[in-house]
Amino acid sequence: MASSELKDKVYGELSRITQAISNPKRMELLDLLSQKSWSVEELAREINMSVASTSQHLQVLKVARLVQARRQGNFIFYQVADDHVLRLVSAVKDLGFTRYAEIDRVLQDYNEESHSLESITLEELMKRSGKEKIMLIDVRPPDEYASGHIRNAISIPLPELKKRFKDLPKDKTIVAYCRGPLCVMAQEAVKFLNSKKFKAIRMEDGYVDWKLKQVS
Amino acid sequence: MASSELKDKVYGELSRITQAISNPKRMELLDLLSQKSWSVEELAREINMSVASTSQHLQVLKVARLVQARRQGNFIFYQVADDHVLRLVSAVKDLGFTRYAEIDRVLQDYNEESHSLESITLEELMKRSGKEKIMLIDVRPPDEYASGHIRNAISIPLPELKKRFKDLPKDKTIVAYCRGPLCVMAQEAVKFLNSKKFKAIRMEDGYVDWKLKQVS
DNA sequence: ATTCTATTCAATAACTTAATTGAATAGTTG
DNA sequence: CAACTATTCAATTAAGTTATTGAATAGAAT
Repeated sequence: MASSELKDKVYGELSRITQAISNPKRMELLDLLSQKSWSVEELAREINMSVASTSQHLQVLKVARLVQARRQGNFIFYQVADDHVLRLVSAVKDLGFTRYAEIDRVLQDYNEESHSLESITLEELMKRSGKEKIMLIDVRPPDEYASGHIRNAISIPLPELKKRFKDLPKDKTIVAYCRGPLCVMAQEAVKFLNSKKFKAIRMEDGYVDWKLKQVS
Repeated sequence: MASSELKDKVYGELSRITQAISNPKRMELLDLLSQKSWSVEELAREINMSVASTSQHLQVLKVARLVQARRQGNFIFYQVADDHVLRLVSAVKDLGFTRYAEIDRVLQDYNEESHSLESITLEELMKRSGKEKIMLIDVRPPDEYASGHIRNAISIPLPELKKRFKDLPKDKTIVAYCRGPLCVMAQEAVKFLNSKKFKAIRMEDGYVDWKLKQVS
């Protein structure tokens, strides 16, 4: 085989990956799958698409070996294949968020308040949690917490916050996180807690960001 | 704007990136551009494609803001926009190499000897260079060395090795690197040096891998 | 065994992407 | 400023991608 054929073969294989993530709906699927396993039906509802189309997109991701399927009862649950996939999705999002002012503008328009809320990054959290009293709460749905969460975070799903906020300490800073910057749950939690005179701040990074920092 | 429109907008923007890298030739271009700036003509020759087609691919990458163009004399030189792009390309390659046995097989078929050569990783190099006497040589063309190289590496382009090998020390381990695992230059260098009774080994990681480890 | 249900498959039509060609352009060089 | 040259543009054709629909399937549940 000539050298150019060799290169074509290699980049052809690599483009099986990039081809698979080239579609907006498939990026959305991968982003959802980064949090937990989902059935096809759930995913279809979440991304606003017919079950058949969703299934086809999942097939594409499966053939590229970015996701895996397993049956559980009547349902088939999909999940990301491994951390390399998380890293790839994360690299795309990092690039996108730093690059495209459009995304930020869209998000800001959607929720003016969100940007006025105090927020910290994962790194700041790490530093500060050594020095001061901080309580980290994960406000995502319980199944997502169960399938992985930041160490020492406790689960208080957003809908439960109104019942459980009284148990929270007033002398600690409460840091709330959810799926990531695109998710509004942590923001809602912080607004609510602040209205109840807690010292609450948001962290935009999510579990996946934390997880990826652990290994390296 | 409804929440679903918002999401569509966000993932639509992200897919401008993934769409741009979805093509094998464009992946190859990005990989080349990771090493240094290239003119359209040079790139066209390297990827075996007409200048017009190459230019069109570069336009796509430029619109997605993955690369930048600047004029220099009669030529227009392209370069990657920033480190986020390097990280993205690197994430794709990492995933590809670990995932697709096909790639490895293709490479192995192409050069049986390459896999029998002793080689080390970047991390091993870092560790060992504290303890033993190691000389690191960069065997890429001089312009690539000039546009960035691993700290403390000295430049000995492969074609010059036959003239200059006599100046190399026999009491140190010589580690040679080039563009990365797909590149054969370091391998050639190691084979040559070993035949001259030097203790030479290859490192498959390249400058880009090193650079990306510096920041994080 | 039969029913039920989540998922997948197949066919289609609208749309997008890609390589090729030859012409146009913009900017440098003499 | 005229000639030159690297790059880009535009038009075309072929190939690939996507959403939609309705039918098929595979496996679990009863």
